[in-house]
Amino acid sequence: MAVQKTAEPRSSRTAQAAEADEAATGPERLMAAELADEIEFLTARARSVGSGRANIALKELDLRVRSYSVLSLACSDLNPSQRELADFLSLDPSQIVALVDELERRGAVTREADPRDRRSKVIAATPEGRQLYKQAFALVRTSEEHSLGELSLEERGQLRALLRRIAFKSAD
Amino acid sequence: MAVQKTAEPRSSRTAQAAEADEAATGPERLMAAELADEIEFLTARARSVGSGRANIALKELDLRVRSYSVLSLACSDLNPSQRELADFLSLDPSQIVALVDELERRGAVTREADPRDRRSKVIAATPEGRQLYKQAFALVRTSEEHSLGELSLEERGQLRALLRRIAFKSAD
DNA sequence: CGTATACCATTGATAAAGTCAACAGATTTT
DNA sequence: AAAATCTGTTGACTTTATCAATGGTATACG
Repeated sequence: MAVQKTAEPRSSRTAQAAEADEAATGPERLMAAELADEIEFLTARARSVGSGRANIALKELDLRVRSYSVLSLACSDLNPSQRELADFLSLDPSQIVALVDELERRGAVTREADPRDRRSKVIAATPEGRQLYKQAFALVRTSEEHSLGELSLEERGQLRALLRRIAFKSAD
Repeated sequence: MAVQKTAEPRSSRTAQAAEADEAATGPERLMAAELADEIEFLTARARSVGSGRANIALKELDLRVRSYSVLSLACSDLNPSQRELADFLSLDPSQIVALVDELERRGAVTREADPRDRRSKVIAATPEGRQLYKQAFALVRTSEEHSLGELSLEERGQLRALLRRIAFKSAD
């Protein structure tokens, strides 16, 4: 269950030597290991390759998956507060501060005082932010398509439903 | 698609105020957002809560998910090299060095020279390492059970199969 | 053969992400 | 109104991630 790396592994796989020796040294010989059956390991690896690809794709907009997520929620017309963003994205509030700082500096989002609770600040997207999100979404879309390419629409629906249940378990 | 945090969010959710105002301020109000439908976001969040819990559980053995993963593969009798570990776990080779260093220092694994290729080193578990893995596996098991609790065995099978396909796409 | 090229483990530098404690201002509780 | 709690923020500090460079091996190939 490790799998944290977020960028593309620079694997090469030139070596087809030592393959006819006694065990097929395939690229993923270790899939036979017990670990490869653990759902949480597979989840970790899936997200690693996925967000790795997405980060590369987003680089041309000078965004990362994290800032994209914040921007996306800011564009959602749900008027999220920073605390809500932190909870939803499983990030520390202080990390949200940095992310919003940068998006705000770029003119993509604004911090607006919440009339109901002057402690909290709701994050809203500017027109420029929405325009940026549009482009970013397209890139992420393509990247995701690349990652999920083999899955049918139905399978994607299944996967989404299953993941939602483990990603948003109410109390525990 | 952010969701990197690996430890337990210290959420509180006392506030049931402002709920009868105009929008139900539920814990996960933002699930209505577009982002919440993205499989890669859900994957990221699922792994975040999962590995967060697992890390807490493993703390009593002074292990983390990363070192557990290495230990697990070392116990697999597949004699993985460090390079294979890096590829499989999506970690940089230099990170593997550090992980193996620590496990070796604890006497859980050993680096053995590969007779076929003296560049690479095969990681093998010691008896103590296997003993440690046994305990760790039990902890991870419980933790995972906690995370996947709502899913039936059949659903877990589906999820595993789907994840495997996106986690191990051959070439791209 | 011998030399160029690629590979593995390792080190070290640097950037990014995660964790935690503390604080000011605002709100809720009692 | 005092105590307790919450929100965003800052700052310190640890862990991960990324990347370049190196010494010892191995492979390719002329």
